[in-house]
Amino acid sequence: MPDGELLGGRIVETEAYLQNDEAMHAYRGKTARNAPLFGLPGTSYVYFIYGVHYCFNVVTEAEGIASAVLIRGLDQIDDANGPGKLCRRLKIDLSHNGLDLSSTDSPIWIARGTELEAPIITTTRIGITRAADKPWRFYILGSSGVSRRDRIAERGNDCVS
DNA sequence: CCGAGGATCATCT
DNA sequence: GATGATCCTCGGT
Repeated sequence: MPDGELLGGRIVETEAYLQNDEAMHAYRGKTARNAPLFGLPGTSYVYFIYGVHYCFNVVTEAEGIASAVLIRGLDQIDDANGPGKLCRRLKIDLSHNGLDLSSTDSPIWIARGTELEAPIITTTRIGITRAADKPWRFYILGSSGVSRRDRIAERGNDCVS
């Protein structure tokens, strides 16, 4: 692994973006920006949004098929709830686009997870303007890395039950 | 607590 | 010239 500070956490919130999905950046074909989406599974796809934030994705399907999972939150680390904050916290920017996340020689990599202690909740995706009805957002119930809105909702459920 | 609005720019039309 | 897979601040209740 590269020298320097090592920082990481557990992925606790994601959204899937698929081929033939209107919300997918490559829905209208390949461009310079979205080219990494067509790469090998395990490739990173980082883009800049709203003139302010970076978002970090992992390519999931075979080469040539546009697909990605947006990493929306980590726990075991402070202030990494939400895709923009996560990138700010880990100092992820466009220089981390197109990396091989399966290699520990990469400045960013992803390790295999462990068994979960809490259920995975499935909801619709957040903040998109198209295909907003698709239930392709997933998060670990009760995790501190999940969007504030859902932590509050879940706390309310706990009170009821 | 909640909703509205602004920041700010790479990318595509 | 418009748009957006976000976040923060502000004002009303």
